[in-house]
Amino acid sequence: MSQAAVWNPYVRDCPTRQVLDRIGDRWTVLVVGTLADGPLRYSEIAERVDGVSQKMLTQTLRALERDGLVTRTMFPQIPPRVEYELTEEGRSLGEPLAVLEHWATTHIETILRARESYDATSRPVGQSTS
Amino acid sequence: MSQAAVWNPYVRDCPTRQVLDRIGDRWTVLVVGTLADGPLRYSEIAERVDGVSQKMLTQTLRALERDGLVTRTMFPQIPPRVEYELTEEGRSLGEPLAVLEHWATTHIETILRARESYDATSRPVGQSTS
DNA sequence: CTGAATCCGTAATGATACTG
DNA sequence: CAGTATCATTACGGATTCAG
Repeated sequence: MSQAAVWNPYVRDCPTRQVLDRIGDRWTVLVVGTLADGPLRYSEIAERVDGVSQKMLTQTLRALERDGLVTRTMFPQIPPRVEYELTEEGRSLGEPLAVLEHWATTHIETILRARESYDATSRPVGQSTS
Repeated sequence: MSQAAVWNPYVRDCPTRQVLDRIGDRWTVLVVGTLADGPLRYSEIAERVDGVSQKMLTQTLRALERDGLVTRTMFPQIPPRVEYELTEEGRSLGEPLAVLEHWATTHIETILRARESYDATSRPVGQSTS
């Protein structure tokens, strides 16, 4: 029953927290998902990940590269061509994400309904009634 | 190979994104982990989740309650006593989190080393060198 | 094309003081 | 005890501009 010990300690810098800090942001998961099918160029990723700005895409890609989850290959051409590809480790991240995805899809309905009924009877979560 | 289709579309409000928005914040996972062993009072959670402020703890618990992942039981006493407990659905969240935790613990070393070597040869990710 | 650098508004978070 | 209210600070994200 003591399942807490599994994903454990309530410290800020435990592995799980660090990983969540990486994938918890708005773009990382989408970028990793886009790259799941194979290497892509910067502009190709940009057009597939709807709504991402250059800044955030570059930032996300850099962070993934830094963590060894994505490789960046530059082709010295004019115009320049840069390809990004998931590393073996990056691909392995697909498994936990798939599990999470499965949980999400099977529970989102219930969650949404819970929210509705909660909002119908209680106050908003983060605001005052003013 | 087309694993991307599993956790799928690059839209902002897909189930996975919504769930990540919930568990991606700094405290939710810690609170859920704390409650995994059984119901706790507000103050008991507060002292176990190191560093959480009253504001964030309340906010996190409200959000979890709103989503039907946690129940809030108030005992009309002086002084007041409030207990929080994971719902069945809340407990089921433990599985995907455990998978994520497993991935995190088995890869964090590699990631950390990748970061070191990256930082040693490249520029910082989010800053300028100035 | 692939970024880097900068500015700026908003949202998230934390510290603190106060209340039923 | 279990919150709420308020304020200060910071982090995040987007738009824009410039460059190799």
